[in-house]
Amino acid sequence: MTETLSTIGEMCSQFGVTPRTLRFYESKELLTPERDGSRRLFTRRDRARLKLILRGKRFGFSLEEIRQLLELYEIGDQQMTQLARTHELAEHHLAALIAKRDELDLAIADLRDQIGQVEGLLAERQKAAE
Amino acid sequence: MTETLSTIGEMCSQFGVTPRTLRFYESKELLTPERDGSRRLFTRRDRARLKLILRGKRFGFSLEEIRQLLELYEIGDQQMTQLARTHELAEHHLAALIAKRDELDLAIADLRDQIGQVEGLLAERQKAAE
DNA sequence: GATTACGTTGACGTTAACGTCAATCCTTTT
DNA sequence: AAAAGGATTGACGTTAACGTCAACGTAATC
Repeated sequence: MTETLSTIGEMCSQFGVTPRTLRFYESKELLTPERDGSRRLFTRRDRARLKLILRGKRFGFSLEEIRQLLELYEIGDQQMTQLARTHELAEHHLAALIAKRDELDLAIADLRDQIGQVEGLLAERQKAAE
Repeated sequence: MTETLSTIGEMCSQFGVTPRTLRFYESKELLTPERDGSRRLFTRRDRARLKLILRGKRFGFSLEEIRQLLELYEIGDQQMTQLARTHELAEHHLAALIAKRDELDLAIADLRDQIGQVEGLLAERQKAAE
């Protein structure tokens, strides 16, 4: 397979982050780029993980939580003895995501109400001004 | 109407927060409790706002963003001249929420995949062990 | 060979969102 | 009246998640 390794600069422009951020994530063991001497080379795996990290952040998860969740995507080389635990963790996370979506749906409905009210007022003003 | 004012202690047990948190929110003008001498008395309005604040936090919004969003729920006494702006802000927020939900749906689907894979492996182990 | 571009490792600074602690003040209960 | 329960205002501390800056290395380019 084509190795497609990325320098830190390439990563930054592709994902809209700073070098400091990527080094910070490495220090927290969220990313584990290879090295060419001292220069970092980010792999396909790193890019996939960064995508998940940024997604997690948008949902309000902490980096530590995200680190846990990344384990789910690292099943290939896991020991069988940990599979059950992994499964449990995944189910837990799934439940959390679904709960979050349900609440989001609620929030969206609420906001739609508010907008309806505002539009009502705007329409009134229209009428009064003609 | 029944005035139902709450002390800080009541608020804390009802919402699962600390006094410090409520005072902090007041300092940021997210809450504006009345006073009985120096003691804070939280109104129905404060309770409604706190509910929205905590919801917002679960979605990963900052307190400053939440402060903006709370404006949407404060339309009654607004000037007409600000209505259009409010409307725009609301639409913007709605779009953000919907985008967030779409991404959440994606994340849920991804995770379901992962769980499917784990369950597959668990089933294999079952077979191999019989 | 000097400059420019891109990278590295410290190390200290910053912001948000509270935690924690001390000193003080009512108010009610013993 | 003494003690206990709940509240107040500072004020300093803490953690997460980076920002910022200095000093240095290496590689290509003018």
